[in-house]
Amino acid sequence: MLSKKTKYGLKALTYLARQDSKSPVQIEVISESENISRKFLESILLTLKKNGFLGSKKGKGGGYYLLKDPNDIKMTTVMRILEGPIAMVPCVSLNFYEKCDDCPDEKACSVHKLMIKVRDNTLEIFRNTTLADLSN
Amino acid sequence: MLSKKTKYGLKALTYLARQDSKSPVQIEVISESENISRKFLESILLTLKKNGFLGSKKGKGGGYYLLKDPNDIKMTTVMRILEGPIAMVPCVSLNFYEKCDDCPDEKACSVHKLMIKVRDNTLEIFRNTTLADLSN
DNA sequence: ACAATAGCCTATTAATTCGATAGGATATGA
DNA sequence: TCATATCCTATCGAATTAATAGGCTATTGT
Repeated sequence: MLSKKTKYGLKALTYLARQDSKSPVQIEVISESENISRKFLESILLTLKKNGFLGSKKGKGGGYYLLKDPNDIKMTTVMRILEGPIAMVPCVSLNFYEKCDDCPDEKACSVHKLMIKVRDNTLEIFRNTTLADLSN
Repeated sequence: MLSKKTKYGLKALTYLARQDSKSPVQIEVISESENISRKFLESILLTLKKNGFLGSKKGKGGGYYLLKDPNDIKMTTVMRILEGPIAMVPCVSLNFYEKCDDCPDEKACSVHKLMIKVRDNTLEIFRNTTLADLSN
C-alpha cells in the first residue's frame, strides 16, 4: 500500500511541474489545491528539498520550486526517498536489503522468487516514468 | 510491503504442495519447518481453509492438506485473500475499490495513472503464476 | 467408554507504523 | 524592523500488524 506521504509528495511534485514559470509556490497554495494537510505537506516538501528535488525561498514571495527538469526526475528515485523500498519484501530489495529471520536459504524460498519478479516489473515501470510523464 | 501473514501463508501452501502424498500435515510440523509462530500459522491456515484452499482433519493423524491441484491455485486469488488489494492505492483496486478523500477527479490524478500501470503489471504476474510454479 | 490428539474459535495484547499536529527558530524582503 | 514563509524537532493519536492465550470441539486409538 502506497503511503499518503508518497502520494502527497508525488502530487505536489506534479503540481510544481505543471507550473508555467519556475517562481516559488507557497506550501499553503499547494496544500489547498491538492487537499493535503498543510503541516504534513510541509514535512514532505522539506525532505524533497533535502534530497535535491526542490529549491526553496523564505519570506514574502517565497515557496518551493523544482530544481530539475521534470524529464530528469525518475520515479525510482522519488519512490525510494518517499516510500522506501520498491520491493515487497526486504530480502528482495536492491537498495534496502535485509535478510529474513525465518528464511535459511533465500534461493529455495518460493516467496523470494515470486517477489523478485514483481520487483523487476515494478522497477521497469518506475525507471521508465518521469515526473514529466506524470504531469501530462 | 508484503505482510508476514501473506508470506507465511504462501510458504505453508508451498510446503503442502511439495508433499508427495496428500495426507494431512500438522500445523506444528509446518511451523517448525518454516520457522513460523505456531499460533499465528494456525490462524492463517484457518482462513485458507475457509476460503477453500485447504482441507483439514482433526484428532490424531490430523492436519491440513491441499484441496486443489497446485496448478489451479493462482496467485491473484491467494493474494487477495491473504493480503487484500493488489493495487497500491484503493482508487485503483479492482476488487477493493475506494475513492480517495483528496482527489476530486481520478482521471486527472497523476498518481492514479501511474498506479494503474503498476497494478496491471503485478496482476499480470499473479495471474500467470500458480502454486505449482512456486513449489518448483 | 475415554483419554489423547489436533484443529477450531474468540479475545486480547504488544509493538510498530503512519498521519497529523504543535510551536518555535531562522531567514528574507519591503 | 516587522511581516512572511520556510526550517526544525518533538510529540500524539489512531490504526494496523504480529503474536499469544485459553478454552471448545471433533476424531482416533486403546
